[in-house]
Amino acid sequence: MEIITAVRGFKDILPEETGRWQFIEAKARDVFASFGFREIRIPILEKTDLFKRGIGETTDIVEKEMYTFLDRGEEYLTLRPEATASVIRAYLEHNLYAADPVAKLYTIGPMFRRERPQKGRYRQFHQIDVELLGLDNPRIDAEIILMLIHFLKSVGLPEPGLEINSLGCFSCRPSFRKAMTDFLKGKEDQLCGDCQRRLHTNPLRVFDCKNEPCSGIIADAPQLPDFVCDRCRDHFKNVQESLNVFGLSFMINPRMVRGLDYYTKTTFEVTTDFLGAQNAIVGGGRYDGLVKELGGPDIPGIGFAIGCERLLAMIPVKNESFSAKPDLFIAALGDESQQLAFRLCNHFRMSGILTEMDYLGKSLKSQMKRADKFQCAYTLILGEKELRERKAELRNMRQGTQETIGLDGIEETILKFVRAR
RNA sequence: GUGGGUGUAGCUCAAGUGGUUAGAGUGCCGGGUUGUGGCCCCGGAGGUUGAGGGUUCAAGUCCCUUCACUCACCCCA
Repeated sequence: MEIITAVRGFKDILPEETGRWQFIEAKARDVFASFGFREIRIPILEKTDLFKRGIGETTDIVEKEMYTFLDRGEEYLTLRPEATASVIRAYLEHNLYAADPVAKLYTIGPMFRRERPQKGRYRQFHQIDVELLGLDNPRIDAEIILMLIHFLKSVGLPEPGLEINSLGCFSCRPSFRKAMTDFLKGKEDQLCGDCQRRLHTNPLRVFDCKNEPCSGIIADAPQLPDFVCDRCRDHFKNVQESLNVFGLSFMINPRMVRGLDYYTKTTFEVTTDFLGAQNAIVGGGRYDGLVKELGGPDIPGIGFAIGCERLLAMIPVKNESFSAKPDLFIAALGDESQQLAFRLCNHFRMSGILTEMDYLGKSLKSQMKRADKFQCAYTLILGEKELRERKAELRNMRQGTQETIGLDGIEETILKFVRAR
């Protein structure tokens, strides 16, 4: 009989890795709470239209990467490819803006995109997602970036490389778009195949092309920052000044274009050189028109998403620092001793002492080996001989010393030893 | 969706131009100590060589198909 394997691009996170996951998740909750963010938990399945409207009909994500199915022949549902649209949907559905004009939210969970898997890219992957609704002050842009960098450093990412850009707003972006299409007019046939397609779907992306023919042509194309309106220019300048207040270093990347339609004004990425081609650990930006686009009031927003798999690939920590070692191993010989061991073992566990024992009736040597493998601090040896004398041996595994203790009040004795460590 | 690379024990890898019974390290189990871990020594279990077909006296090795993994393009976290 053949075993059934996991779906392509879907990964198991095994016990030896989950400690690291819990670590970054706990740090995120901790840091975000200090900045006044609260967790929101949202479904991973939404109506397909939510993503079509939120992310944009012509984006790659919506066009070819979504897991979409017809539910019982009634309506189209989609496994979420990102979290922002869902968070805003929940925000609108529950009128959160009525209770407080500002909402600071985060959520952690899996996303789904049907791409070809490669290093740092999976069909189910996890994001730590942060959204701030209701403020368009440029200081907020800087604040959210500050929080992000603070988080990344606190989980041990050595030098987060921050890149920022401004994509302009709905009033100034069209003028750049026009300048861009004018510039490319007559050059269409020199562009690569992908870019000829992009020309019609998303001309801004041509700008970001790394292929040889295009990058040469693009070299003296109009630059985005030269086209943004005065308000957007001021906003961007203000963001930079606010980042400087905290001494945050950043690079302005005028070519950074994001793949989701909803971004406006400030966008940012954290990238690394060590992840291969999928080098973005974090992507984010402002989306001042999105809430309205999704049927709500005209409320500005900004947010970012951290790729957990990519972040974890970058954090240089050993697994052992995340896995707890037992305080105590109970080695028992004989039925009567095993009965006592069973009682003590679970008693200690309920007192918060991480305790292990053997249930297979193995030799003492074999039980000792197991205690050693677990790197237990102490081993309690309960033999038939000891039991008759109402005694037991308590061995300090690190030092290799052991002493005889009485069975009466043994719980207290051991708690004292283990806690004194 | 398109291209390249790789599939041998749980894991990491060996097996000159095809040639006996596919090996090693590590891990696992046991013994050396009839009741004491680590270091050392000895033994054991564990493989349809990803799958299917073909060439050949003979295939882990060559050919075809297929699947999986992987890297890159595209795109993105």
